[in-house]
Amino acid sequence: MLKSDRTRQRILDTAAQEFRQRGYAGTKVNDIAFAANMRAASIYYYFESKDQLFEEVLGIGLKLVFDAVRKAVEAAPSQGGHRGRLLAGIEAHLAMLHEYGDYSSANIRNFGQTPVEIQERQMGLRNAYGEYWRELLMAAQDAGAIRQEANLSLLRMFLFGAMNWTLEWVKPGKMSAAELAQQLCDTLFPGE
Amino acid sequence: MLKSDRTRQRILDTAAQEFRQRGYAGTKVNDIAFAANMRAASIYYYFESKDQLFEEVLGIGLKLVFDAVRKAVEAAPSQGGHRGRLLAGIEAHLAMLHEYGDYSSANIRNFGQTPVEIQERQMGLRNAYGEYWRELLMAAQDAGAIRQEANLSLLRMFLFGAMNWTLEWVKPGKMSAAELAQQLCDTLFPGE
DNA sequence: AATTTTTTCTAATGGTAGTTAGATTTGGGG
DNA sequence: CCCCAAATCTAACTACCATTAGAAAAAATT
Repeated sequence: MLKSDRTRQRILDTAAQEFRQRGYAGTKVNDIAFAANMRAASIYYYFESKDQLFEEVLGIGLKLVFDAVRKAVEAAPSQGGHRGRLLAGIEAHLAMLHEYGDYSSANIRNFGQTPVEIQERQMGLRNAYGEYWRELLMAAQDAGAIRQEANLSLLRMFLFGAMNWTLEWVKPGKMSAAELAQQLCDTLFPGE
Repeated sequence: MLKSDRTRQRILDTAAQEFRQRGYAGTKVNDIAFAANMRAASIYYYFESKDQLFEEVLGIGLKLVFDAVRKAVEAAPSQGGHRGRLLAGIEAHLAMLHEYGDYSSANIRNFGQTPVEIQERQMGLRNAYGEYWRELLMAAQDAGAIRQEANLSLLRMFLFGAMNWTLEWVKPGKMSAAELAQQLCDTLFPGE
């Protein structure tokens, strides 16, 4: 890996961390630079602007969580059935927020107050992610793992809410993503 | 109501709206002043600082939602039982976020990235609010409206997540707080 | 070792932002 | 109508912020 690639990655990593903690507007380029052991002006050697850096962090965050969920669901043991697949997806989503870097959590925490033009450029992937979960839930409902009368559109959003809000209250190290996922699954999909 | 009280109220109302939309760091004093039809410097006739204005908005938001939930629960018809009380509380919480001004939603959206000293000063009331819900859920569980094996601490946080995250996806006017509450209650407390 | 390229820095630009001081305008009271 | 108090404004202060241009340092190449 070239030195410039390593430096770029370091800037992205520290930017993700700062954006997750302080928010887009609350994070100054100087904050990122300081955490990355360089001067603010150096950031512009690698990134066009603060907006571009931010957009890249959000994009990576969304891609990472989508990839992780897909892989986990595909790898779920078949004897776990649809509920097992749901559990795997929930656990992967939570792990990406709490255990694997700051990109996905920075995305979740910041998207609501992101400049509209940046939001628009990631609606495609966001919608695809939502669609992925919709299909997961539909298959589970068809298989009887979710009550027939449940409104899946709302259930999906309530699920996102319950998962994403964990960023606001789960203390680092207190509960694993696996434990949280199990409990959330038991809460939303009691049965088995 | 004195003129100065009316003006102060107008500043608070517009500040709540701006803080809800743009976040604390993303909102400039000039944004608030512009929306309140005055100059930025005039704000300082009524408020010590931007921080003090922000803290007051958050405080009002927390108090309003707590008061609303308490009143709704107390007013819930007794034939609805514990589940009815839960439903009333959920509906009141959601109504405060979506239908009655911007204070509570500004609080919810901003608290995660609020200066620590401001956060600390409202932990007392926040904890009391959490405790109130804990008791509501315990009573419901004792009465059999919630499964005995459910972990109420986690259930309470998942409930907060599902409720609060509605700020990120519910379009204004699309669903009423009552409908959302009913669906959320059916999702988390199926039974009846 | 010298030269070239890459990376990082310094200094500066142009503008923004929170806040203060005093002036001005508006409103209320006598 | 005059005077005073309250409310709002203008101008300025002090500091901050994103970004650029060119210099300097570091690294790579010849």
